[in-house]
Amino acid sequence: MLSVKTLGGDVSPQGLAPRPRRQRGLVPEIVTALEADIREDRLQSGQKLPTESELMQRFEVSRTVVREAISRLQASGLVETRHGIGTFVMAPREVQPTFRIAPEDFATAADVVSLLELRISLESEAASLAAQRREEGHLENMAAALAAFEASIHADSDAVPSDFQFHMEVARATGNRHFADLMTYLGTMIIPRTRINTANSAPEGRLAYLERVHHEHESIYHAIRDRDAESARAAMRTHLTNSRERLRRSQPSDAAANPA
Amino acid sequence: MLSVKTLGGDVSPQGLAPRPRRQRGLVPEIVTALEADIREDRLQSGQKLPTESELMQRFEVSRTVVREAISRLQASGLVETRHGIGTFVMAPREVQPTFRIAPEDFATAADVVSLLELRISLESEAASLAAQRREEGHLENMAAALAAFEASIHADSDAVPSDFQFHMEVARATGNRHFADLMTYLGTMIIPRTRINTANSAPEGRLAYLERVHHEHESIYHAIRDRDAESARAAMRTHLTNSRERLRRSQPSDAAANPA
DNA sequence: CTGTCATACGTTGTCAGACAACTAGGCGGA
DNA sequence: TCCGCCTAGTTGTCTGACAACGTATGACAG
Repeated sequence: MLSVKTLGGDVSPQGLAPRPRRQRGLVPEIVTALEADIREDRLQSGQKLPTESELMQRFEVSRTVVREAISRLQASGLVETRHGIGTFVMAPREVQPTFRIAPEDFATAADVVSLLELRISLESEAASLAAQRREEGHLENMAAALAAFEASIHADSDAVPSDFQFHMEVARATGNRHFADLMTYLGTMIIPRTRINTANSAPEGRLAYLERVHHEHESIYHAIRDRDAESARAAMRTHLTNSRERLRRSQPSDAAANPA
Repeated sequence: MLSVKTLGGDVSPQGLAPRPRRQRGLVPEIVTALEADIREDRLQSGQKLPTESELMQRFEVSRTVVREAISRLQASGLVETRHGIGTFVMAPREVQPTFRIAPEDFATAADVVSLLELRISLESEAASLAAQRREEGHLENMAAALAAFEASIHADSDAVPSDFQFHMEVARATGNRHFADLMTYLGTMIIPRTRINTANSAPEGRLAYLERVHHEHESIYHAIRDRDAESARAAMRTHLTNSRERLRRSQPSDAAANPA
């Protein structure tokens, strides 16, 4: 009765010398142990892991702890429990690879240039496809985004959202989900940060800069409206290349110094 | 003693009329409820959620269930428990958005065409950049991939890996991590599936088809080697467009019917 | 001997109560 | 005023019990 109970305590009554480490509690230990068993294939996929009673004996803990540990493995998706049967190792849920851009990739101006190159690649093609496939609805949305952008220029409010919205609409007009998906992703990553750069790094002054951007947007819009694929591609490339060059000029050759 | 105990049972003794649904057990219900509380800001970030005793009363369950529910919220990273203090809502860990392509997106030939359009967009630009920036090491790797591809043509073995390796090396030669990252991702998604299509859908026969692909690869390689950006871009576009057209011909106009 | 059905058993799900371990805050003494 | 102790509140773990669920074993009928 009093044997194992003080496992987490300081002294065990008759020199039982329980497990040395009692750092984070008992549950995490068992979770770690079982995770290792699974990862290192001592418990293979589909296999039934020991019953709760067996685990109690093996780890010398109460059923409470065992159950809590298993509960966490369930939450992690590593195992699945079936009432009255047992707990089973799940198929190592297909490592769903994803494409991610780490926040660190915005540290230097050179990083942002890299991303702009990616956007040039994507969006110039997207503009071309959009010119071939756009429907009326797309055009209307683009026009709305352009209007909102122009409004926020003179209202001195934030122009980034409508800017992004325009690019987003071009991606949607391709009719190809993947372009829109990638843009959505890039947008969520980029938008929160651009807000700083654009305002500062424009040597020509905010107003002139935004008006030029607006003009470039209109060129893209007109080409798409006229179903002129090559012009649309060229206009989008020009638009983004301008941004890239502005960035390059603003911080010529640091990059390696990691100024941020 | 017998009041709530048969909550999961069939009949409650004296018409207690317990919660009607007993679908998934009690724990998931509480987890769901608390998740909703957090997501809808009834429990704000950093705030302490009710003690286990209070939750027992609120949900009319035992402490076991409450603890198990909280345990899962911990595993999900939604809350953090501090011994002796309480459980607190964690800062909504910055939703790390990712770009993903669902496996369902390979169902129809039209889906694969969509992906090829994305590749055209990416890789034609990548080829152009690679031509401008490639170093000797890149060229060597590309040459190696080409040799491996040619070898597997005549050995009648699987040519897909060296095919992908060539494209991958072009992406690396851009010097822009993001191109390589995206290609890596696309590769892991596409490769396992293409193995089927390529062999079948080639009307000209396997050998002729692979040799043509090899020839196209060589064109790309030569342009990159000669630092001819525009030729590289065009060669890559031709290469991928050919694949796309082959696919389109193989299944002309279904797509909308969603045949899968 | 074989097929079908009911019961027993093992396993997980939930309940209840108790004590240990930890932290914060109050209270008293220096 | 400041330091230290002590207490109350909360989470962590233990114990024992019963309910719910599925499987497997055994009995019984053919």
